[in-house]
This record gives sequence, structure tokens and C-alpha cells, in this order.
Amino acid sequence: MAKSKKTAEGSEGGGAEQRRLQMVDIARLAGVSVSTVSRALNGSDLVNAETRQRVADLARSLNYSINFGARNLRLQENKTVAVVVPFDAASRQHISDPFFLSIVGSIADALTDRGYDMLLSRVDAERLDLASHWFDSGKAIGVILIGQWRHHDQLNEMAARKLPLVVWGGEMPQQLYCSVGGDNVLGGLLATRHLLSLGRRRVAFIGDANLPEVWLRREGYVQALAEAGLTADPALELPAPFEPGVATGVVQGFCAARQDIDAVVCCSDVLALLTIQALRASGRSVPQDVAVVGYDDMPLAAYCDPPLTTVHQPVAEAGAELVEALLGQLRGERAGPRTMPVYLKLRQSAPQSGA
Amino acid sequence: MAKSKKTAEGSEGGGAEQRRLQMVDIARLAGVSVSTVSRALNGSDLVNAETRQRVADLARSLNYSINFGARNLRLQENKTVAVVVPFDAASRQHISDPFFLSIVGSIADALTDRGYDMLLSRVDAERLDLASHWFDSGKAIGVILIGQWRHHDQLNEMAARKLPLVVWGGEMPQQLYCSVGGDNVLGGLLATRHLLSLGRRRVAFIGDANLPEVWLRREGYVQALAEAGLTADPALELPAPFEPGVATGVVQGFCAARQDIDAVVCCSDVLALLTIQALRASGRSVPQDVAVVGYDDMPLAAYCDPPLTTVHQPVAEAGAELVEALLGQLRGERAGPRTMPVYLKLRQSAPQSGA
DNA sequence: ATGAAAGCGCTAACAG
DNA sequence: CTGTTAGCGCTTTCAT
Repeated sequence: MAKSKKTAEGSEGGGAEQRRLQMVDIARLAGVSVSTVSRALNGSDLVNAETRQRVADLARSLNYSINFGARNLRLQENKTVAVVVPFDAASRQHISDPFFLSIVGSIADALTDRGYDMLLSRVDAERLDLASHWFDSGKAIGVILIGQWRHHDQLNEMAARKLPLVVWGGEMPQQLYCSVGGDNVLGGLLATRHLLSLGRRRVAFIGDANLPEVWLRREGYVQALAEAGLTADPALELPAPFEPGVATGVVQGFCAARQDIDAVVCCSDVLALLTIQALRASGRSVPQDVAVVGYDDMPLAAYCDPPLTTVHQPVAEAGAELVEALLGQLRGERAGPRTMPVYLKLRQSAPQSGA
Repeated sequence: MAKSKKTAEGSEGGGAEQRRLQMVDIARLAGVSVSTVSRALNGSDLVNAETRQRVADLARSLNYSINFGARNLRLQENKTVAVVVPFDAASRQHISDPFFLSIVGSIADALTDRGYDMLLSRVDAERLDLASHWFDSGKAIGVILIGQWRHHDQLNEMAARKLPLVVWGGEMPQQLYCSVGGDNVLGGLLATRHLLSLGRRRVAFIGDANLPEVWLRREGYVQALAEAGLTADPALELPAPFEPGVATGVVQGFCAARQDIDAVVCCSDVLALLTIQALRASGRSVPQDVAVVGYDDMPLAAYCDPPLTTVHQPVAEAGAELVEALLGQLRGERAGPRTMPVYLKLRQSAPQSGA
């Protein structure tokens, strides 16, 4: 408000705490015009090598860095990508699932490697469409959304509006947006098939099939059951959400009620952990009485009690895939959804039959 | 490069996929000047209420959002904060410790609540000073750094350069920068005192005391030992880093070599997990033979094997504290370091004596 | 109550 | 090779 001092606060005094250095300053000091400084700093060969060096040195010694806001405005360019993590509005649960956090880290690396900045934010999982704000406002050139949640429809609509968008999640029929994700059907299949190979026959499935990824995993689950001549029993399915706060009670109730199950496929490692606790609370041991398979293979999965047998998701590669998909889209490429391989990591919660 | 089409691509055709809507567009459609649109959208009462409404409606129906780059440039203002997570250059370990990730989530919430954006990035832990780039380049109004690591000196220098900076970490003597952190001395004290109260006498300490936070925790460790009439035995201290990749081998070697220890204070929950694994590998049980206390109380600490007794850090409050400290600094307040209380969360890895 | 014009820090024609 | 000039999209005096 009250800061209209234009040119003042020069180089004389000792208290230049405030104004940020800009091109005109280094231009003056170097005795050239701002254009020359601009060119020099951008390594243009239109400027004398000696001058270029002098300007560069001066800039470095003064610790000058360019004002990207101005540069971007002028160039109509932007190197920022918005990464948006949905949160559960009801519980207002924070970003906390280790898997989502890992994906974010992976994206951060991929963006950094390519010279992009990452704007991280959260959005109400019921209003995924609000994520387009980052693009609309020019703050980001595109959006990477972590998870589809319950709003496939909103995502399709965003894609229809030509929002540069990539979503971590499963590939659904008639999908307009670009998704990148693990092979969920395969994951569900491998997990279930393994449990059946252990001789288990009452295999429960824990996860909210309203979410595309879970729906697909359930497809794999059903398919594996069919291979073994079994059909899915609705009584063995529990639509628990990913948020531990909400899931805990639900899972406890389920485990206490279903004393007949001998195996569980969980849709995240955190759910698997909760399930194991609930099973023990109801007097059963894991894996002896009930074998449990998790999903994600989070970094800590190997250090749980017992170490989790789980479906490994390709987190390390995920970041690069998501970023490449987005940049490809911006280059005008018509990138379709991408499904990445997953595999079953065997540990103690559902060990190899011999173990 | 090849996009100099100025005014064209108007309202006629059907293929207006490209150019982003701007004030001049809605001005034209509303039949007013851009100044009026600007004022209307900013709720200035200099504009006729009816006009203001009409403009607002039009903007909303067209899904217009303002270009913040331009706005910020004009207003010399910026609502973006850089959050920087150091990474280990040697191992190129990703952001992965659950504790750091939790802190980031907490900061994200705090910033969102206050209407700020968060730019997330990583920096080489040996060159923390590079984090100032976000400020220097005008991309962010300040920097929140997660952890002090080995470069207290660089942080002091950054603060001396008047960089708006807040660091998660411990309070060190002669510190020029603003830090916010848990009470590390107290944490170390509580952990050690508890183990001693269990009758343990050979208490190891695992953590790299070159890091200020660890150094302070060790102070508490030494203090608790002194209370019990003991002195720290250098042979019981292991300077293991936080990165699991590097730490694993070091911890295994230590546990195999030191068969005499009966308790361990670890400087993170992940280190505690690694330690427990290593102890078991060398034939000892936890907590019977060796009791283990972790640090952080990460979300999964309760679900490990065994559930971890650990020093609880105030993650949920941390975000707000860090953000407030930074904003205070920007308002010119001379905010000193802030130390937040911690407490010991008792679980099975070092249970209450009765258990 | 509204419009015209200037300018935030930078880049890119366009002249020299 | 270098300087002058115009303008990115917006806000804000200054005139109406």
C-alpha cells in the first residue's frame, strides 16, 4: 500500500535490506542496457562474449536471480505443475496414507529432473473439478491428480474442458482423461490367487469398490475365485474407506462378525495393518488362522507385524510416467491411459505355502 | 515461439480451444472497460453495484479466473511459500521418511487455511543455502526448510542475508535463523529415563549427533544417564543416518557387535524398526532382551512389530507453527525459535514395567 | 461511477 | 553487437 518509492534506495547507504535486485540494477552497474543483460543472462550469442561473461559474473556476485513472474508473463510460459491430493471432506483427514505421500515424492523428483516446479495442494475429494483452478488461474500449466476417488464423472468433464490433466488411478471404460496407474486387475488377481493357493477358501475383500482402482482389484479378486471354482460372497466384502480414522471401526466390526474367514485381500497396506490388529483383537492369529495380503508395498511394509505380503506398486516409476504423460499432453500428443505392471511381494502375513 | 496471433480467434468459431480468457474479453462482453472489470472482480465499491454483479456473473459463467502472474507482478505481491525437503546427495535418497512427509502434509494444511500456495521441492542436504533460490527468484515469499541437517552454518548465513526463513529443527546456541521444533532434549530425556526405569543399564543411542536435533536428544540421553548415576559410554553410541538405505548395514553391524546392550534409544521410528530387525537377526527378542524406543510417533508406529514406544512429535501443530513463524517474520516481527512439547507414547517395544 | 494511461520486470522485434 | 521500444495481463492513479 504505502510503498511508492520509485528509484530511491540506491547503492550508497548500508541498509539496502529491502528491494530485490533486478535487471536494471545490474545493467547500470555493468554499464549496458537491460536488453543486453537479458540477452547475456539467457546465453544469447548476439552479445559479445566478453560482455556476456562480465554481466554473468556481476549477476552471480550480486546474487541476482531473475524474476520469474515477469519472465513468465512476458514469455507466456510457465514451468509449474500442480499436484493435487484429494482429502476426505467428511473426516477432513489429512494427506497421510504413506502410499500417496510416496507418489508425491516420486513426482517431485520427476518434475525437478525436468526443470519444473511443483505446486502441492489438496482438494475436497467430492469436488475434484476444483483442481482445475490451478490451470485456470495460470498458476500451473497442468494438473496431476492423485487418485480418482468417487468422481470419475468430474474427471471426464475436466478432460472435456481441455484441462491438461493426468490422474493416478485405474483405467475405466469410456474414460476421457489420461490416467496412469498400476495394473489393478492383475494386483487383485495375484493377491487372491496366492491366498487360494495356500488352501484358503473363505477369502474376504476389504476396500471401497466405488473407487475405480478398488473396483478393478475386485475384478481380479472375482476372476481368481472363478479360476478356483468359487464365486464371490457379498458377505465377505467390506467397503472400507482408505482413511484409517473411519476404517478402524468398520474393520473391527467386520472382523469380529466374520469368524469364518481364513484370508483377506486388503486394498492398502494401512488397511491390512488395521485388519491384522482387528483379527488379533478377535482372537485370531495372522497368518495361521487368517492370511492377509496388503496393497501398495509401502516402504514400511517389510517392518510391520508380521511383515506384509503385498502387491507392489511401481511408485518409483510412477512419478516419471505421470509427468511424461502430462508433458506429452501439453506437446499435443494424444496420450492414452497407461497401466503399469505390479507384482506380489511375499512376506509373512501370507507366506509361501512351504513357510 | 510461433504464436503471435494477437487479437484473433474471437467468439465466432467453435474451436476456441487455446487462448485463456482474460479481463479484456469479459470487459468487451460486459460492455465496460477493463478497469471496471478489475474493480468489480476485486469488490471495489467504486463500481455500481448492478455493474459489479453483472461482471461477476459473466466472469463466473465463463469460468474466468484471473491471471495471478500478472496480478502479482503489478501488485508486487505473492502468496506462495516454498517448502524444501533436503535429500542426501550421496545416496540420492528420495523424500521418504514418514515423519518428514507428515510435516509436509501439516504445512500444506496450514498454508491452505491461510490462503497461501505451497511450492514443494528438494535440495541437496549439503547445500541448504540453495533453498534461497525460491525467494531470490521471486517465486516464493519465503522458505520453510524441513530439518537442519549438517549445515547450521549455511542456515545462519541465509538468515544473515535476510532471507525469510523458518527451519524445522532444534534450537542451537547462537542461532540467527528462526527454528520451530519439538523439545529434543526432553525427548531424549524421557526416552532414556523410561528405559532406565525399566531396570536397563546398557542403553545404546542410535542417531547422528552431527545433526542438531540428534545432538540435543543426546543431551537428554546423557542427562538421564547422569540422573541414574551413569555416564555415557561412547561404545554404545552409533552415528547412523536417517536414510534407511545407508542405515541398515550400519545398524546391523552395531547390533551384531554389541551383544551387551539391553536397551536402545533410536532417533527415528524408522531407525527403531531397523534396529529391531537387526536385534532379532542377532538372536535377541524385543522388548525382553532389548527394549527399544523410537522417535517421531509416525502414524504407523502403533502397527509395527512390536508396536513402538516412541517420543511423540507434535506434527499436527507443527505446520501451523512453522507457517505462523514465517508470516510473522514477513510482517517484521522478530520471532525467536520455538520449542514445542513432546511426550513419550508407551507401547510394546519398551512397555511399562508392569506389562 | 467509469475510462484512459502508466507501469510492475522482463523479452523480442526493430533499428542502428 | 547493442540500445530503443513495445507489450505480456493486471491494478491504479488521474481525469473526467
